[in-house]
Amino acid sequence: MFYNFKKIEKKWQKVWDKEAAFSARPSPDKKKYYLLEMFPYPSGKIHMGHVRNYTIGDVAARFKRIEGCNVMHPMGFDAFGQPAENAAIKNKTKPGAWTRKCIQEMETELRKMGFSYDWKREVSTCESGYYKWNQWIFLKMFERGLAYKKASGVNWCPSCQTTLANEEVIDGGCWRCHTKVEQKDLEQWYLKITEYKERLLEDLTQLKNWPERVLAMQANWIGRSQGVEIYFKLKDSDMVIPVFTTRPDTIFGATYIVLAPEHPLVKGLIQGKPQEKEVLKFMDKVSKENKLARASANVKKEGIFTGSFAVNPVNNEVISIWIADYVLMEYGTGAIMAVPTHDQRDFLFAREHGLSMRIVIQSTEYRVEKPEDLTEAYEGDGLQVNSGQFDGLPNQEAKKKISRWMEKEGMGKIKVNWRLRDWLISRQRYWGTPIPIIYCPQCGVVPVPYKDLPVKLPKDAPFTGEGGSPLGKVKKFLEVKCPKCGLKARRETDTMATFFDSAWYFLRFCSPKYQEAPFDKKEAAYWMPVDQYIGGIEHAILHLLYARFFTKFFKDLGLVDFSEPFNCLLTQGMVLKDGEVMSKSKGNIVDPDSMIKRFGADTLRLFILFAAPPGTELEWDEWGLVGANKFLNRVWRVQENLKEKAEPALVKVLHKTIKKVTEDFSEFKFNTAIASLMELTNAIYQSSADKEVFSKLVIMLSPITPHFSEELWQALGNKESIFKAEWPVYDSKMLAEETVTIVIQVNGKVRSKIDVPNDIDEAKLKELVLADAKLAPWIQNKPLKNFILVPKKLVNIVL
RNA sequence: GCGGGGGUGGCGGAAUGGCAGACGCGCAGGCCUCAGAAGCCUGUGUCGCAAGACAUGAGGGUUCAACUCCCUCCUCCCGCACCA
Repeated sequence: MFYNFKKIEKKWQKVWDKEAAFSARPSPDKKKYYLLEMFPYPSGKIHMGHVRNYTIGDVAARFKRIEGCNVMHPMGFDAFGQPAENAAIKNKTKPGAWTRKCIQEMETELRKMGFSYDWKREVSTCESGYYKWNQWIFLKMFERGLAYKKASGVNWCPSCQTTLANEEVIDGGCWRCHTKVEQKDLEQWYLKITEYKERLLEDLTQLKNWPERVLAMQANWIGRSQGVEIYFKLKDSDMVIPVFTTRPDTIFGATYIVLAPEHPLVKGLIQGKPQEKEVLKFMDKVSKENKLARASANVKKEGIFTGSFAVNPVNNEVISIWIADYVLMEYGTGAIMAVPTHDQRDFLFAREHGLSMRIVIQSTEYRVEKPEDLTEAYEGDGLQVNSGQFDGLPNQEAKKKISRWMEKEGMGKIKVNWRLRDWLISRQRYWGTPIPIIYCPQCGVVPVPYKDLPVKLPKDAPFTGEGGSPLGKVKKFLEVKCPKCGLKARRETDTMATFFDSAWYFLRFCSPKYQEAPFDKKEAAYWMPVDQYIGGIEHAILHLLYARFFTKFFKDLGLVDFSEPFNCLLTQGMVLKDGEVMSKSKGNIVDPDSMIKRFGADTLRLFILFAAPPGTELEWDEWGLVGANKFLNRVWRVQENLKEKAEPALVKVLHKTIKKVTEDFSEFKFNTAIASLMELTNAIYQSSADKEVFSKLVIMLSPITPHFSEELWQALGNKESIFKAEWPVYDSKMLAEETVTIVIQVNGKVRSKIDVPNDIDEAKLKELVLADAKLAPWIQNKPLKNFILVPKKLVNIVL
């Protein structure tokens, strides 16, 4: 007998839909539980990654619901973005029409998986009812100086014809199309995320239930480093060059200074010097170099002497000033003090150019007398030498003392440097939220008044893929009266990066139709923060950092009273096939829809949870799917053979299973939960289940295989949905065994096992163990040295 | 280089100081069957006829007892990276 998954799945999906079975509203007497999975970009088809992500989430949602929580489990679409525009160019359609069609198709596929979403809360970021609030948030930020426009060198993707945030540049390429990113000088809109850098870093410690690696990646990205900004005066002028260092303990070993080629002081330094021409040539050469090539480590460090000299403030030594490509303008002050003996980069550069070196830190393990004896820089800890009054101190201690001393003497300033840059959000594309700004010849940059929101995207824009943003070609959109003075003005034609949209969608789900603000404060106060967030590791930096930033901003606006949006985070592993990530380009995609057709959604859900724990990679295995299906059919057949009363031994197994499954579900250990449900099923096959045992098995399966379980539940004579049933509770009395098996080891090796009464006392047990005939050859007549007893488990006889 | 996570049968994986390999896939054998890519049952780490020995990337240590804790090393994956 096979169960008819096609019929069953369709039937229950219809019922749940009709009854809006999973819609959630605040309730005072139940514990709220907000479960969220990262919403998808509506490409039109779901892939296995979605299936895995949403299955994990759905099982958790259904489990929490049946455990008695008030669960909110919404779904929506991250619907703005470039693919829609590319499709429009290619297929001569409109991005809006294309996107809405994709959303519909995708929704159909999600419904086929039986996910228990509250579809009444569905949001789509491309609808003006949503992006109006993007504009509202932008204006609030603009008012507070957190959204600003500036001209600077930006990352430019020549293929997508748009700018990219730092976070969107992966290995020097565009995150979307992998095209090599170029540098371009443009005036662009930024969000001042750096204003929140301290809080973004500090609050990471609050996130106890986030994976270690995500926390590490975020901390790394924010990149706080503590050090000193040291002022180097020029030898023959009052000009000062500030440098940043995290190693003030090595200042006495600084034997030259290096500036980035783009450093603004360079021109003044070389003016009139014999080196001027050469240096200019070098600067020109470096500026033409690809940033990626320049950044790739271990390339030869090229540089040139400027002809100028500076003075080391701690010892008044006159040192030469260089420029070199290994110093970056973007970090610190764009200038460094070089300590070749204690920094490998400086060491290589100094050797290349014959610059002098001085050892200022001696390892306590070995001594190097002369810098010429060094084969590489010594970057470890040790004792200060050649460092004036600091000689003999451990360098870590000297670091603090020198910092304070320099600050007191006015030679420098203790400073913290950050890696995090402001977030570039403007995109020269059509399919995104219009930035609500007007440029007036008289008033300058004028924000669109709140009452005029939303600034709607014009429906008909030309999509050619050439000649800049399509919005710039729509007169009706472009030409506008200045809201301040009424003069003819021009709208901003850039749109917002889509990461803006997803930085707060979890709040919109709390009140998706709310008209007064991005979200209803009261609803958000009830549902937020998200109790469990689930999504891919690829969002570890971008999306999660932006969402944290927005939440803190909302807190500052007084809209929420928490500062972190996601309490627990689960990053699910990738789905692989033949050891490689499933991807279109590799041609190793398995289409979920075809699997649903062959095996049913329940089988697919079961397999994907059973094959690996949620956090690790999952190797696709069609045989595994067959096995999952086999198991369900095995459970299905149990109903044909129910007894009046189950054997006590089976009831015991049931209670053990309840305990294990309940614990495993709470910890997202679905693979082992399923294993124990399989064991219970095997035990049923060894004897026979009664209605009670079988009902409980079916309930425990219901979060994983909802349609299948609902059908069996009904067949058992229940009128109400299985999701209104009660989660089984185990009886700890049932777990207690009358006899236990004691493993007997001799010198740590298992030699025998005996069954003894559960409540046996120690002396009696010892007597029984030592009388065990099987042990005789091992014990012989050797004296007993030790007798280790682990109650109810094991003894170890040490001879 | 820095940071994070791994390495266990033919395969996915289980066990976080106490019987290594639960559960499943695959494979082998049996039963049932006109038939089986169905179902049910049994077996399945390696060597060995067996007793037993060996076995969780390698080596060392702590312990009565180590996949689990500590040290050294190898190796794979991911993130950041000339960040001063």
